[in-house]
Amino acid sequence: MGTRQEISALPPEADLARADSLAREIFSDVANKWAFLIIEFLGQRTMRFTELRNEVGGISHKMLTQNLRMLERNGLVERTIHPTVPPRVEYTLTEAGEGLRAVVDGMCGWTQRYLGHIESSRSSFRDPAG
Amino acid sequence: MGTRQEISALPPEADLARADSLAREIFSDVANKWAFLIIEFLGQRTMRFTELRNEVGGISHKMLTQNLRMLERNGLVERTIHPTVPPRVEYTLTEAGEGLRAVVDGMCGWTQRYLGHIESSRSSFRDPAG
DNA sequence: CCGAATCCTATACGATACTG
DNA sequence: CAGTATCGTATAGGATTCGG
Repeated sequence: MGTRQEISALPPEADLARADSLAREIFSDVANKWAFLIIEFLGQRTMRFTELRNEVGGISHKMLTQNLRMLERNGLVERTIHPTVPPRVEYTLTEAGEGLRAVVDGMCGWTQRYLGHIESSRSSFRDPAG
Repeated sequence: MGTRQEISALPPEADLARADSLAREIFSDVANKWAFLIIEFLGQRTMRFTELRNEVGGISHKMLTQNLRMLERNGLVERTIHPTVPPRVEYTLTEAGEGLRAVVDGMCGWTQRYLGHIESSRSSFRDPAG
């Protein structure tokens, strides 16, 4: 009992409330800036490494590699190696990755909608510490 | 021209594609583990500092303070100080914060739905580096 | 072209101690 | 109780170099 496979009547967010350790681990992995940007851009189409790097912009070679490995490990991204010279490696979202993409899209929409609010909140904010 | 206030016919995610620097900055601030967890739990109800710390779990005093300041600066969280002894400080989501909460809820749902997929992908994953 | 390894710096983060 | 400051360590992250 208490396994992931149980069918639960609780709302999705209750899982975090129950301090589910795997769910939290996934949050830690996936809820970060680079992962979100990668998911967002890969959602547009399959891309090669360098192409993706250019699209995301501002990400180092190393960070892109690390994040792609992490996303691959979690089954959100699939890596296809074409054994040509020079090698051609393509990255695609899996079904799970597409599901996350919907979430990221939601965040993009949210950002758009509240951009003005956030901007004005920032300019009027005074840190209590001074 | 080119300001935030323009009405755009493009889909929300196109903003990131245009490398909008403010939108990216917001992504960097908000798309992180602690911010998401805080938003998620604060969405359930208004809470005091220590109460929230217990709910989130595993977050240090310092990190909670830092993230709450950041969320306040961006107008996602409102801080109310009751001038009593000892001080009572309550945190609540703003309307923008509630909007983001919907996104985080979406991610909780996604996590639930793909937990099994992720778990099995993890166990079969072999790092190409060995 | 893609990726691993190395080196180095900046920041994240935790622990602790102090203030109103 | 809530917050700040300071210190120490760990990890994130960039630049570069080498290899398949």
